[in-house]
Amino acid sequence: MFSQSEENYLKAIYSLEREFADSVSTNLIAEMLSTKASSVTDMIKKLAQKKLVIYQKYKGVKLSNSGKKIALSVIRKHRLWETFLVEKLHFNWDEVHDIAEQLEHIKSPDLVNRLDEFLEFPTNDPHGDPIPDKNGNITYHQKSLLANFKHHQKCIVVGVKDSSSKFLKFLEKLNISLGVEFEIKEREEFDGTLKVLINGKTASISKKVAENLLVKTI
Amino acid sequence: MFSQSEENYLKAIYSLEREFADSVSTNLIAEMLSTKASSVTDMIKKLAQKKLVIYQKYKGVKLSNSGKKIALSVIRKHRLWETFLVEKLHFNWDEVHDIAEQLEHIKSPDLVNRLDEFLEFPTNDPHGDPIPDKNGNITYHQKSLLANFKHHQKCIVVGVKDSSSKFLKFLEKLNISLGVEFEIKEREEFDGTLKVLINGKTASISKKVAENLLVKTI
DNA sequence: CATTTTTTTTAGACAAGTCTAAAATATTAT
DNA sequence: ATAATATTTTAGACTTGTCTAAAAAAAATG
Ligand SMILES: [Mn+2]
Ligand SMILES: [Mn+2]
Ligand SMILES: [Mn+2]
Ligand SMILES: [Mn+2]
Repeated sequence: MFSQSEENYLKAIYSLEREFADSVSTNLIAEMLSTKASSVTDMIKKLAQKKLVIYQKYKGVKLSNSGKKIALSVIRKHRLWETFLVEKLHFNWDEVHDIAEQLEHIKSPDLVNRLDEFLEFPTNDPHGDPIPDKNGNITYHQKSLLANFKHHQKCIVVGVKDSSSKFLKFLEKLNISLGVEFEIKEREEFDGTLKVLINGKTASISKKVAENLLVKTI
Repeated sequence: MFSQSEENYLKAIYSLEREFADSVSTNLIAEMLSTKASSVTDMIKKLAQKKLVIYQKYKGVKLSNSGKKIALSVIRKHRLWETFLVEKLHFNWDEVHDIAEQLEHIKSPDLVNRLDEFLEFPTNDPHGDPIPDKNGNITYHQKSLLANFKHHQKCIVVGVKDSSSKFLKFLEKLNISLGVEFEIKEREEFDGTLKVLINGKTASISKKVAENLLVKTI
């Protein structure tokens, strides 16, 4: 079995690989985990010895197949627990991440799969992120940043890029949540603000918000 | 906040105080936690510094009020999670202890109480043990070891002393579980075996089993 | 391409929690 | 009460994961 720390590194490397390059740098990992580059190097060496990552000095790191498998199983647990917390315990979507950070490290061959069944096999977590299945298969749907859209598109909110409590709370104030539909009416060229139509009412979405909202056209 | 290790020590001291004396010895704790006496001394010192236990060199240790409060909160979490695993995820009562040992350390001001509500405020865990309420109040009901009974008593199974998977699995083979009623017909003086009547059928319960079964007379 | 800057690694230290072996204290037996 | 035995504590070591400061390597700059 792997330590919480090892699991957190694998998870971090996984998402950095996805968001950026094939090979992930020491500093990027350090920043994501709020730790120091030297600590990252230490841990990377350990992970490389266990064949969970492929590592060449000064050349960055990438997950091996077994490393990716572990990362995905941790992500699966994280997202299933988040779903549980929201669906069953009625937490708000901005309250669950930190708790899931802890729950994702619970070790039990059975627990996750029973939880999955109890939740009736959800495909997405409360933030719209896809949940890997028990074999580690994960399906990424096409999601576009609202900021990249031009005029007169109808879209539906399917995810958030920033899933910090701060951002999520702000979205709520704007009455925006997963599944909300709206139409883009106009983009203000000066500051990138979008005028949109939500539930028949006009609203204004700042560029910063639009850069963190994932939508699908309808 | 306290580390998992600290919480485990407090929990161990709590149950040893209850089962044995007011003051708990180093060796007892070591045995309960499968660790060495020297490690226990080290940890006890740390707990004493944090005022969680009262400690005098060579004289054993006992929980302070704040130590007891923490122990009870961990026990509360353990038993609520066990209840969740059995009631909601349909685990068997012999499969949940080890998972709950992990879940009991999850830190969240809210989580336990929401779980409690979700489970509709259970008073006992799947092994019959009482669940402390959110203020740390716990009610111990009178439970007697079956081994201490004489003849012709009617009783109901309300708990187990040994809650290891091995014992619980064996009980199932004997069709004994929480809530089962039976009548003691005879005690064999030679080896302490009890002849009992369960659901109209005669059965035989060994002394060793009787010494780990908690019952209430009816 | 040589120099400066940035990134990464190494060296050495530290805290938490554990261990073994030895010393100190307490308990039990004679 | 003394000696033998058992329990508890101390001393010193080890592992994991972290840190700071310095060295090494890579990348950027002129
Ligand atoms: Mn999350
Ligand atoms: Mn999420
Ligand atoms: Mn248990
Ligand atoms: Mn229990």
